[in-house]
Amino acid sequence: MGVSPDTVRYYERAGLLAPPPRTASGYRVYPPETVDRLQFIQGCQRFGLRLKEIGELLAVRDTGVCPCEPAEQLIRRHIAELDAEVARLSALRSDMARTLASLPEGQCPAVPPGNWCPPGEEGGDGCV
Amino acid sequence: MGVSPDTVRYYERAGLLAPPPRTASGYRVYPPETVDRLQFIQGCQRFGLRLKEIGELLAVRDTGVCPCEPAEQLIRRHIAELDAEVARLSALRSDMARTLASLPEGQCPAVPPGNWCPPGEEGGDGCV
DNA sequence: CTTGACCTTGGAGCATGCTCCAAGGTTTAC
DNA sequence: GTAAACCTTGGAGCATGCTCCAAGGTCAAG
Repeated sequence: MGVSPDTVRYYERAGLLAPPPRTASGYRVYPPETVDRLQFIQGCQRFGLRLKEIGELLAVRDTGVCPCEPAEQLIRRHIAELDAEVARLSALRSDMARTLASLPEGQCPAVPPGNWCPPGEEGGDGCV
Repeated sequence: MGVSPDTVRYYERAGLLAPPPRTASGYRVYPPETVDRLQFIQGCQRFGLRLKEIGELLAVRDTGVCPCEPAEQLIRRHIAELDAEVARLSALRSDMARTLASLPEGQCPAVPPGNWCPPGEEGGDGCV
């Protein structure tokens, strides 16, 4: 399943998995539905949800209560976060592209050490 | 300048700032060009560069060698990374929007605990 | 002279999601 | 019998960019 024993133990510590029953010698024995639960976790992770959020979703799921309400809210919130992040990165990208375009062609004059303008500052006087 | 003493010390430990001269009693005394250097660092950070990359840029800057070449490469690489990240997030967003659209209207049937499909899986049979 | 505000140091802590470790016990295969 | 391959535990470590701490020294104002 691509989930290492260490990771499973980590999920248990993080509260995503209940402590499983043990053999007489103390080995963990996982009930088959654990696979389901791990798949659920992986699915949520593909959405970029963090373990804490996944834990909340799992807690709701475990109650048997209608999960749509909390899930929908969480997804909506997450979409909004994604939009904000995409906007931020896009703005950054155009800033960087602008700086790149303003770089002097060919070899620049051998500036003395330290005279190089900080990128992103308003000064565009031939420096990087 | 909005840079805490702790942060400045951190930069020194990280190799972005040279250890400054000290007073007889051991206090750090910063030469005025340090302000410049901190502004450069802040400018680079606005571009999302990490301290390690900024350190490389500073090292180049300190040599007095033409900085355009390494800076241009770094910026180009960074723009490519930004593009990749935006693409990833956009794909994620449309996945999530699709899942959201497939949520059952109004109140969903009270599913038994654990029957909730992992999001992102192929099964879209009325589950979240 | 005293008080308060600053400086010094090395090191720990935060958040995130694991990953790896040593030291010991168990189980399986040969 | 024995060796390899697993399991157990608590805890440290990674990467990132700080931030905060205690214990002690120093400096300027009143």
